[in-house]
Amino acid sequence: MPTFTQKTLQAVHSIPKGKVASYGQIALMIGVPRAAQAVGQVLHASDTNTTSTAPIPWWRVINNAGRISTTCLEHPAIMQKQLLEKEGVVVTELAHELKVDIEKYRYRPTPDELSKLELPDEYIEAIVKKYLL
DNA sequence: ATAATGACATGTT
DNA sequence: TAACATGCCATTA
Repeated sequence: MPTFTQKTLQAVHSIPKGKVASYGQIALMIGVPRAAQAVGQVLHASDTNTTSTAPIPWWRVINNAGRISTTCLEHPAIMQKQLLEKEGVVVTELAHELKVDIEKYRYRPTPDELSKLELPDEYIEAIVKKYLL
């Protein structure tokens, strides 16, 4: 049985280059609807952790308001902005905040990808309703 | 076992 | 809009 951390990293890996997802979206996709904050914790930890072999595309995860919300000193918001722009995601700076048009770049899983998540119908429905409309 | 800690989300002022 | 308050959850000490 995969741990929350493992499932989180796997889900983040599934975000295509040039796309983004919210913390809450990732949480829902791994079957733990309200663990958005915990997802952030995992990314923060895995990011500073040098033992992980596969690099995690942590920069593709932002909050649901479309704002870059990192506070990490080693990997600050400005770095996330650069990484995103390198993938073609437009990041605008407005009132000391780095923002992304999240609905424009949001990763929208295909029905096929959704089925692979093997989630209860209830969660699938939630994903569709919240993010795929 | 318990409590503190966040790269969150949502509703209310 | 923005600030504040509340709810939630895995991880860590």
